[in-house]
Amino acid sequence: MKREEGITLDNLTEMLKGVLEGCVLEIIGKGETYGYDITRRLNALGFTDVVDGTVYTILIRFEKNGLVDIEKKPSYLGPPRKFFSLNAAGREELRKFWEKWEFVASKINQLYEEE
Amino acid sequence: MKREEGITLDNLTEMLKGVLEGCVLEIIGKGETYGYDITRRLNALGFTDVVDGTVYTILIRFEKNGLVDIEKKPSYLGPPRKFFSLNAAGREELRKFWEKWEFVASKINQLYEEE
DNA sequence: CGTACTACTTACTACTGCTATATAGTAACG
DNA sequence: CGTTACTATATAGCAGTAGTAAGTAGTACG
Repeated sequence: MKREEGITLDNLTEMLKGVLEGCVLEIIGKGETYGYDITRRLNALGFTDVVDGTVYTILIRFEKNGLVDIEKKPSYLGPPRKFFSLNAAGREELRKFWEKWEFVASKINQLYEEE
Repeated sequence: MKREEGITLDNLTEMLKGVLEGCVLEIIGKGETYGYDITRRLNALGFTDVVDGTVYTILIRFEKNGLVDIEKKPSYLGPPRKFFSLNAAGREELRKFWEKWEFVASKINQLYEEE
């Protein structure tokens, strides 16, 4: 009762390891936001199977590793929201993520194009 | 005493999850080959930290999941080699891998290019 | 007052790549 | 013939991340 995206891409799980975290970092980098909203944006992007629980564990990891600043604000739609924004360490981590992504992606594509 | 590739990309580990397996599948798909050779090809491609142990666990998984045909051949350079080649299931798995890669890579790049 | 949507929390599981170590065949060198 | 070096496979145990599942709680609306 989910996943009606045309093609059924089953089990992206393993391929998302390492990159999902970077995606969340990038989304926060675009402007302060909160967990529930991040989940919905990932779903809208095409990662329809990503749920709250997954995102929250990533956010808690960011907090533990000191990559984000946190501010709690009330919401008129439900419980108070925890807004996350990148600090200097977070921005540096994001930069390194894209550097790694560029490297890996280029190598994979090179392998694909070789004959 | 390793890793003199210009930039130091530390800890690609997590980002390789899910894709390293696909790379090995692709390498075998290009023509039958054996573990030690696969490792050296991955190193030559740029994944300099990938070692034998990692590749062998992937190969054993392929065998267990019935994705490969195996043939043992003597070598004049050392112990006999176990040559792997893709069977029908392996080729199908490889196809699915590239489908997933294309999907994920396009979404990640989309996220990067958004403002 | 029950349902629906918003929003966060947390304990547990599964999978994959990494580390480390062991074993062994061939060959060259002194 | 013992040592070193390169080739080659095997495997037990660890670490880290994403997924699962279940729970708590606030607001709104009929």
